[in-house]
Amino acid sequence: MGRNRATLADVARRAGLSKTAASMVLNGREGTRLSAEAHQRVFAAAEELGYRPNLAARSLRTRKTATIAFVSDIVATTRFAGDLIRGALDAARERDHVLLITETQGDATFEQYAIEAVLDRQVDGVIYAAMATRRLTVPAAILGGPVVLLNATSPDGLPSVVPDDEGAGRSVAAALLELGHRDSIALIGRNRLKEDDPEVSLAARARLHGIRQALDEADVSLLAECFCTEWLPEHGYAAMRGLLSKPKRPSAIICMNDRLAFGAYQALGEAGLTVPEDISVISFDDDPIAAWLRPSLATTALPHEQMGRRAVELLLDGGATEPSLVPMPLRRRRSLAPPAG
Amino acid sequence: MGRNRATLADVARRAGLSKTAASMVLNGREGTRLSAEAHQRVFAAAEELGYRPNLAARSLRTRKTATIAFVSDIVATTRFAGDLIRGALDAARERDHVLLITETQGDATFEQYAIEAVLDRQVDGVIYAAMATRRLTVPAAILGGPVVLLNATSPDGLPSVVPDDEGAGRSVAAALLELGHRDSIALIGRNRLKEDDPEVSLAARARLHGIRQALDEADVSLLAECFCTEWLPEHGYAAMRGLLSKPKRPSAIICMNDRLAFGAYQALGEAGLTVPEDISVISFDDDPIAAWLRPSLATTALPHEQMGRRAVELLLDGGATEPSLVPMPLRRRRSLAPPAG
DNA sequence: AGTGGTCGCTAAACTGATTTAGCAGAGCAT
DNA sequence: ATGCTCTGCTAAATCAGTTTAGCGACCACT
Repeated sequence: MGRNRATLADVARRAGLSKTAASMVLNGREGTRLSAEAHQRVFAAAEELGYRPNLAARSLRTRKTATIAFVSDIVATTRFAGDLIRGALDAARERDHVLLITETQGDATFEQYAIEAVLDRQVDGVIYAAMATRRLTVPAAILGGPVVLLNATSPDGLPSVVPDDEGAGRSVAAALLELGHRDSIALIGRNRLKEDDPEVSLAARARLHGIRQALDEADVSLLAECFCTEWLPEHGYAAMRGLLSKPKRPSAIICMNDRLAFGAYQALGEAGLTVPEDISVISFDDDPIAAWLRPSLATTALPHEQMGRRAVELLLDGGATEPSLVPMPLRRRRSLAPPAG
Repeated sequence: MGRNRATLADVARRAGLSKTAASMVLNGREGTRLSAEAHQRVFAAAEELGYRPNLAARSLRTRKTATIAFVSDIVATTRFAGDLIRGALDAARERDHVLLITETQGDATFEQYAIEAVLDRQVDGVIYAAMATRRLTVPAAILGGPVVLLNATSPDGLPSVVPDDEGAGRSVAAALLELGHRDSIALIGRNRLKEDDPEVSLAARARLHGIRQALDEADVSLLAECFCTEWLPEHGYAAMRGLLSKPKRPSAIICMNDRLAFGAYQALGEAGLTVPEDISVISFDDDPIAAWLRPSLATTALPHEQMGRRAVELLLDGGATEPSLVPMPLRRRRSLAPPAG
């Protein structure tokens, strides 16, 4: 790769100057007393030779690689990983940096390997990302340099970027209240494990908290709360069937994520009920299926791209130590209507 | 990052030997005449100091970086990108390499930038990936070193990895024939643009070809073929409604991808028909929604993880120049049954 | 004439590894 | 005593940049 590239020495020779002069000119050093003509000659020579500096050589001296490590637990399983990476990629490009990506798969050995691999390559900083918003402890090895946690917080008070799930909870509840839903709102997706163990999830607790807060303020209480062992469509389906078997039918459903809502839709369809005329549905995440459902599903979007971008900015520009909350925008779609009758 | 790491000189000093000796021992060079005791001392010193070589320094000399560039058009939009990357990541790790990821967003300026960025970092090779299987021409700049096309082919005869869409087409048709479906199989998702322009898609043509081939062999012909401008749920929905409005109802539907099938399910549900009792459905991609649908959707999986892995293997181990076809496994699920009556 | 300052530039050191060329000493044959 | 090979090791060059220290020429001033 990159055979016979012109070196700085080639440029200097062609410009009839020293490597020092060429280096200074190309780096735009202030305070050097090189003549305007020398500048010209160096630029011309570099241009003509198509000179590009060898970054390995440069970073050997400067200890800067213009490279950021993106270390995450799992890149593949969720559709969202791509957005996190893309946001980071964008911000990195704007700052002339590049991303070295590794995956730990939640395995200590892999993690060790991944971290050594990136440190050996002298990265300028590490973005340590989790695919589910949660609390974690970062390996000591990366604490030698800048670190930003992405979609995670840590007890060490490292800079971190997380979605504003609590705000999303408030938006969701507010959207229903606004339409006139009151005491017949049901919630699908309570989960003790997710709510109580911050190392499993921070989202569940925050969302619930936000919902409760908004409802309390309006002096409304939930009609029912369904617990689900996982947040998958089948659990949403089962929960919805459970709700429909009860005497009082809810006027609106809040699902803790879109997959649950997807399952709820299936149960509603089978029961011959229509969304939103019979029941409104709203949820969290803005998974692509949310827009594909019929009717399209109102939800609050996980701002993954924004978050990835913010992480890079925090890493390179430095920033606050308290967790940086990225707002989750409400996507108003067809699944919302005022309560029937 | 990586402040005060021990250098080779430190190790040599502690072992009471020269840098040369230390380097040779640590690299396990054959044919050196260093004593067993010298080996011991070097290993011990390296261990004690926690020595890790500075790869920037090493690659300056060796022109190897143990780093592969993964350049793709778009990482975020499809859920599959993650799998492609994960497969590549896995294979890279096994070979002690790491992935530098960049995205061109299909924009020539970004592409130029991305390629310069990775070449400046002296990567050992480039994986040039497309998110939709298609033919493309690779930028001349990367032809200086090893290149593998991923999910794409090129007119230049570069090594490439693509899914076996034609085989998938045959499997899909065979699965229906096997169940006894004959002349009332309909196809949703014909699309001239995708079929005729290899720079847009290679999948559409190959899938169609595979389906036709299997049906022809069984002397069966399609009941109907619906054209769709895009392969999104709404188009599948519309196509399915169209089919149901015709006098002869199909016994089985082949959709060109899962999103179309998702739309078709919606139309079937609205029409009060049940899958698979009234109509069987089968498709391509194995999007996560396929497993979540009720009933779960039979489909052929895009082997993205395998493909990513294969690309790295081809790049590092060298390999065939004809496109490397990765089989698409058939996922038999609940949406299949023998024709009614 | 001597001194000091500015201008325009360069030699050489330095980064941390790999690699080439070769040295000192031992053993052996002539 | 001389030459030869073999053993066990090292000095120095090299990769491609950045950075420090400083050199020679010219001018102004006392």
